[in-house]
Amino acid sequence: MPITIATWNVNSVRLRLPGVAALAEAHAPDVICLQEVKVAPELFPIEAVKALGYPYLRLESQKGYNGVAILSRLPLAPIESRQWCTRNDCRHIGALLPDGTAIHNFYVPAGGDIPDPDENPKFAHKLDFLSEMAAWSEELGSDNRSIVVGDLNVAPLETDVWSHKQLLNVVSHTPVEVAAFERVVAAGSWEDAVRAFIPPEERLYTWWSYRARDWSASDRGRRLDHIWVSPSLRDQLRSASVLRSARGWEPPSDHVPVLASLEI
DNA sequence: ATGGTTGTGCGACAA
Repeated sequence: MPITIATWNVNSVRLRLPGVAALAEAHAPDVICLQEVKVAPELFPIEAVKALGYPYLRLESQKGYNGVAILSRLPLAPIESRQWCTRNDCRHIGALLPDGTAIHNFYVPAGGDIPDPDENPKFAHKLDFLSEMAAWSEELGSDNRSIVVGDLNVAPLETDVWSHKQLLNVVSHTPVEVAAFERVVAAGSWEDAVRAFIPPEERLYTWWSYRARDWSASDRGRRLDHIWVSPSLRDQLRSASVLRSARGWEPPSDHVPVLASLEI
């Protein structure tokens, strides 16, 4: 059965409902994973997403900050949430598809402005979170079918940022973060579903700052949003894409949806 | 170097 999975940091699900509808209409993903839903769980627009054709929901959210959700056309079985960095800050949610494939949706801490864990506790939290993801990936093992998606807040490749040199000391592309990110990838033998179709030589971004006068003209983007699959799903991948045009939707998120299709 | 914008929710704080 072919299945399409989308991941999108919406920066408020309530403001981005028209965008979620546009995504559903244009690409008909079977599963939509959202980050930064920024809403108290009781205020999540459940009926609106049901009306878009997504009757199954897994939600881990709180008022104001963070929050992740999985919307699905297919039934979802819950995967027990665990604690990350001894906090309950709604950065991960998991679900099982009917065939047993696990989907894990992450919102990795952004890390603040100063790329020094001693000076900046937010950066320390980000590195700790990535370390825990590596340990978790190891525990998960590689003989099950798993998919990791989300806003991982790291742009690992030189072509994942508009200027490798100018971003070497900017949080999201520092060598220490990229190394931590690569340890997660190695621990789970994760396959980068997007780079499997869009060659690493090609520049590719999923986020453009709100602060640019003209995001498209300056095009100073970063690839912060990712879809990974376990080795057992590598040969099942069929396509992947980044919905750059969504950055122009009104009102825009600063992130755009990333999609992957596979045969499960 | 600095400042630029958006979101939550109504004051900062996070990104």
